[in-house]
This record gives sequence, C-alpha cells and structure tokens, in this order.
Amino acid sequence: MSFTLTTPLYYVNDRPHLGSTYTTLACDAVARYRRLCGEEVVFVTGCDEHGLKIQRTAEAAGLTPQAHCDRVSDQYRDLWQRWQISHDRFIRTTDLRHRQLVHQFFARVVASGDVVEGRQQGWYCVACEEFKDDPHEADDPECPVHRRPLEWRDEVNLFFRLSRYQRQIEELIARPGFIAPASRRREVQNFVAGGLKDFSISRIGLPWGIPVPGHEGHTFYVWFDALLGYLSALLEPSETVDLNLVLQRGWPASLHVIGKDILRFHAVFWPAMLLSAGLPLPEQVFGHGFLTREGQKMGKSLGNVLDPEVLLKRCGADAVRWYLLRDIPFGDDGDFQQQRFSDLVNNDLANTIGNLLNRTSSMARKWFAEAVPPAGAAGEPRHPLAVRALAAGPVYESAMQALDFRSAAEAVLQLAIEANGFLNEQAPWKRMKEPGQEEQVAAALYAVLETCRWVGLLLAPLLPALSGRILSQLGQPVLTGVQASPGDPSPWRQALHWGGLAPGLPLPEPSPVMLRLELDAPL
RNA sequence: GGCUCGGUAGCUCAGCUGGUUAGAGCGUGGGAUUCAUAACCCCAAGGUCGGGAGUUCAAGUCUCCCCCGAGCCA
Repeated sequence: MSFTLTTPLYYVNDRPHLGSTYTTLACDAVARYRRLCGEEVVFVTGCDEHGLKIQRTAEAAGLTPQAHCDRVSDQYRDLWQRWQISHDRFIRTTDLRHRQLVHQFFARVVASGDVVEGRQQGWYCVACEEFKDDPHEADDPECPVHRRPLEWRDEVNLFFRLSRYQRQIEELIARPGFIAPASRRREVQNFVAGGLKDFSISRIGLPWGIPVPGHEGHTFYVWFDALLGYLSALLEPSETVDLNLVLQRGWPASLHVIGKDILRFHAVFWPAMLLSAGLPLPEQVFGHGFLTREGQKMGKSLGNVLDPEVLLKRCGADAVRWYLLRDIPFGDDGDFQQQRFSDLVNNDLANTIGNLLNRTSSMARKWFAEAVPPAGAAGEPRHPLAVRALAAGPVYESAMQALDFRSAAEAVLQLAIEANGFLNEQAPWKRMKEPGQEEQVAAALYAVLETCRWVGLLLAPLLPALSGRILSQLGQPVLTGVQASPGDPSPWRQALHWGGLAPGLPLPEPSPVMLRLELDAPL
C-alpha cells in the first residue's frame, strides 16, 4: 500500500513564508503518520521556477533567472531541513529531467487532440501569471489581487481543450472526498457549471520557461509545467525519464495539499490534463485556509509578516507545529496570535504533558530504585487510564486519517490531562508516607508512566522531536518508520498496546522535555 | 448585483436530524496541594446565542426580512 502526497511546488518568487511552512508542516504530519502505520510513503515537495514573474524578479535583483532560482530553492531546501520535514522528494521545475517529462506529457496531450492554436487577447497579471476578464476597452485596469497594472496581450498561443472534459470533471468533483474540506466543493462546482473554457498553455516571447516542441518561440505556461512537477518528482534521479514509470513510483497521488487559492488549478485543470494524457487521477485535493496575524492579513506593506526562520529560531519546531496543528482546524482560515501561541504551548506542552512526565518519573525514581515500578493492577487493560488510552487510539487515528490534526492533538492532550487528574487523586506523595501503600503507589505511577508512553507515541507524527524526547526519557527505543513485513502491524501500532512499558526498566534522570516559551518581545 | 459561508461567555470556538439549568479551551477570580517546569488538581464566573418577525406545546437549532464580516463569481 503506497501513499503519495504532495505540497504545492512553491513559487520561488520570494523567500519562503509562513504559509508554505504551514502547508509543509501539515503534510509532514500526514507523511509521518502514514509511515508509522506501515504504509510506503512518497512525500513530494519542491519548487516551481518558471514564468515571467520570476524572470523579472531575477532581473530586478541583477541575477540570471537560474541563479535566482538556485538561491531561493536552496532557501526552501534548507528551511525544510531545519524544520525536520521528512519529504522524500524535492523537485525543481528547472531540472532537465522535468523538462523531458513535460515534453513527453505534451506529446500525449497532442496525440489526444487536445492542443489547438488560438489567439489570446486580454489583460494579463504577471503576478498571478493569469489572464483576467477585464473588458478590452478598459483603461489601465488593475489586478484586484495584486493591485498592480495589468498588461495587454495579443498573441497566438497553444490552447488546451479543457472544454472537452466538462462532463468528466463534473463527475470527478461530485465524488465525495475528492475536494476537501467539503465546504470548498461548491465553489469549484459553480465554476465548472459555468462551462469550462479552453485555456492557453503556452506563451510567446518568454524565454524563462520550457520550450514547446515544434513551436518555435513558445514556452509552456507556468501552471502547465508546474503541475507536472508532481509527476517528475516521482522518478528516481538515476532512472530514465519515462512517463509510464510514474505508475510504478507512486502515481496517482493519494493527496494534494494546497492553499485554498489554487484549488481550481488542482481540482479542475490538473485532472483534465491527466485525463488527456491517459493518467489516473489523484484521490483527494485538500485546500487549507490562510493564516492571518493578530486578525490582520500578513503583508509587506503592513510589515507584519511572520518569518518562519525567526519562528523556528526563537520558539522551536515543536511549539510552532503544535500551535498550528492543534489550534487551527485544518481547512479553515486561522489567526496567529502570539499570546495564545505561548499560552497553548506552555499549558499543553510544558505544563500538562512535560510536567506530567517530569513529576511522575521523578517519583518513580525516588521510590522505586530509579526504574519503572511494578505494574500490579495497573497492567490490566481495565485500569481507568488504560481504558482512556485504548479509547483515545481510534479517535486519534480517524482524526489523522481525515487530516483533522486538531482533534488528534486534543485526543492526546486529553490523555495527559486525565493522567494528571488521576495522579492528584492517588496522591502517591501522600501515600508513600503511610505504611503498606507501596504497591498501590507503584501501580499508580506505572499507569501514569505508561500513559506518558502513549502520549509520546501518539505525538510522533505531530511533534516528532518532542515525541522522541518523551520516549527516550522513558527508556524507549527511537521510533522509526521501519517497514514491518507485509501483513504485520507496524512497530508503532504494535507499541500502542497497554502495558508496553517494562517494569524494572531503568529511568534516566528527568529533565524538562519542553521548556516554557518566554516571549518578551513581539515575534 | 448573483451565489456560498460565518456572526454563541473578554478571546478562539463546539453545539448532529428543534426538547432537561447553552458547552470547551485560554484568560480572569477563589480554593486545595507539594511529587513536579511557581507546574498539577478542584470550584466560580451569569453570554438578550447579530437584530426583528413567524412556524411550533417547545428554536442558537426550522422559515422570512434586515444589519455586519469573509470568500467565489459577474
């Protein structure tokens, strides 16, 4: 069973921003989860590097387009590494191999009779890389998104006959689950219901792009070429570029995660292109929401852009991942609020989870020879905390399947909250002062330590680093996505049974697994 | 202008097919405790559920109108 998922291929017009980081973190959580479940995962990310906008940005910076792309794509690669993103592929659309694949794909589309010449006249937004519908006679029209002047174009281009796929696309988007969250489906349906129009797939006089074979002076429209990056990413760098091979390398994708603004490209244009080329369609396109900051749109003009570099450096990956995944319903727009960010990180991670482990481990060490105490009655699946943990598992898993990170995170957190409550009820520190209570204290501590182990395990996809610290403080082996033999449950799933913590196992001296955030200045 | 979503405690939001005293988290206030990262645990706070009208024995929960905000389309 293989699971291919993609982030968008990020446009290298500017340095990476929080939005792309958000998308990528979410995908990383999914990829890690699927691997832990024993699935073979291909996690694709990369950069989209062609187009007039890039060419101009490079010129403005006094660089060749290639040098500019190299620089920005390096920033992405570097950023993902520091965020510990577990992608398997990083594709750049300026790779030679990508170009070859685009040519093969184009040949198929031509063979299907889906490429025609047409005259394209209209107002063009370079920033959007898109024709707008402003009337021909408009005076100095502006792009409503970028508030920049549109440019008049009148050229003979190649068109993709999207209109031929009207029915198939309608059927596709009607399929439950194809467009997620479901709340976004109607928007696309309305667009499609309006009638699909052929769209141009080439540009004239734009050197920074992939040349169209057999059409001197034409380069591919940046969107046409970019989406194909999902396919070229799948091929091993060492093997010949052969479009047929993608079927053995993970295509079709199970999941495209994108920002809501590019849903149409992924849910309409892209599937039509694939149909034309005779390739199977992705199973799901998930359009997540946008992030604002303290209620305001982030932007250069406002000077309120939250830099992922700064966030990582000052707060750490765990904190940011937790906040974004646990507090913002994935799919909805979210607002980044610094106060809430530090409140949640400190309460959930440092206090509730971190301190739980710390206090319990230190009691166990103090009274039970620096080791996991005997389980006694706490080894039974009937134990109250066992019941909780065993119930949390399925809730957590179905949430992760649905990309509902928030519910998944809450299920884990709830477990820790319950364990804290249980500990206070049992008050082992009080009981230890009374004679003959040792056995019960041991059992209570065991139950809580075992709950901590579950918390650590369940946290692995969401907060891999913190998860590792928790587990290692419990003397547990580092989890990897190592494949189980087919049919067997994954090591991770196997570990998720009550009583996995071995009594007598030495416990290392505890040290806080999660420090509190002290953000004195604004981020 | 058309369509689609929202408007529920200071903040962020849950509230499915209408039915006991409208919920959670954070923040705030109080209490308890000392194992622990001044952490954990318990309790409280009285929000006309955007406004108005209607249907009903009964409406955040259905219908209509209006106001406000967001998005898609034109």
